[in-house]
Amino acid sequence: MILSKTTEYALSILGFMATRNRELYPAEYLYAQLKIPRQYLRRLLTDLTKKGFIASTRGRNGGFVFARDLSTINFSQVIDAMEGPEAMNTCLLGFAACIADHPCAMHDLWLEARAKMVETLTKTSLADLREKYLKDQVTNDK
Amino acid sequence: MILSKTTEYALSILGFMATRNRELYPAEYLYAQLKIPRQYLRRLLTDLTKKGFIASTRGRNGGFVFARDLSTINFSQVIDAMEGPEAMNTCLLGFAACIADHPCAMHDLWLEARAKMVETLTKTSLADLREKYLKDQVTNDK
DNA sequence: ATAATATACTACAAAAATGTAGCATTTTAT
DNA sequence: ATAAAATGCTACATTTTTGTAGTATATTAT
Repeated sequence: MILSKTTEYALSILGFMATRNRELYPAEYLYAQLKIPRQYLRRLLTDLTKKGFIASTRGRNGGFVFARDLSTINFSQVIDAMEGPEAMNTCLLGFAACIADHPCAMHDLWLEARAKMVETLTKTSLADLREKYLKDQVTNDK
Repeated sequence: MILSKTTEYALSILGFMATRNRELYPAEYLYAQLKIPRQYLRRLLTDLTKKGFIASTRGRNGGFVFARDLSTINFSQVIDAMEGPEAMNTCLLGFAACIADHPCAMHDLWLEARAKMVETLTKTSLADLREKYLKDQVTNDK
């Protein structure tokens, strides 16, 4: 499972915005591009605004823009914001077998495996994503 | 999020059974030990039986035993069986930004990060878990 | 001013995951 | 034979996640 649909949506939205060249992204435009259910998308955009990743302007010519530099937003931050910071921190074997006894045997291995994934997600910013995307595009168009 | 509660339960059950010295594990005993909701636990045990990890015997003196050698059951197999084989294989940025265009820029990084985790989960069997558990126990008791 | 085009909010609906209850069936000790 | 102790099964209940509808509010072009 790894990520909830909601978190995937959030990453999809931010990832899309980060790799295009618009200033402003109205919800309706994102809907047309991403096909995330319309009202759900709007709610997520409001959430992402409240969480400080993007900023909104209302009224005609309104829409969403990034609230801070792409280089300051990494994937772990987005995941933590959407799923809660504890989501990536539970023991693989759960409570019982782990806590009841002594730290579960799998704990170390699991921590290590997960740590590597989290590290990659932490060190990669939306700016990195954009850079990679643009480079790939040049290569493909050639 | 990473794993559903159901999958955590399954790993908890099998991990617990793998690290103790009983032959036979009746549901009621596992309930007492693991505190997984009683009826849900029973259902999971039936599922795990149908999926071939454990075998059941009914009637008095019945219960559950491993259906195959501990060394032939790894964590990936259990996760795949519980969540479906595709669960660990979706693109981080989801469909739209990824497929609509060209393979999404994040894809490679994501694949790599996840692959490491899956590798660890694949190469670790319940026999490894048991071994580690027993070793830790000796150390702790000293 | 007003209409058009945005986001914000609230309440509800549907689907999926998790949890519960109760009875049926099987086996074995007595 | 019968009671006890176990799994198997089905149907329902609750909770969480995901999705929908409609109205309120803000901004700007005309």
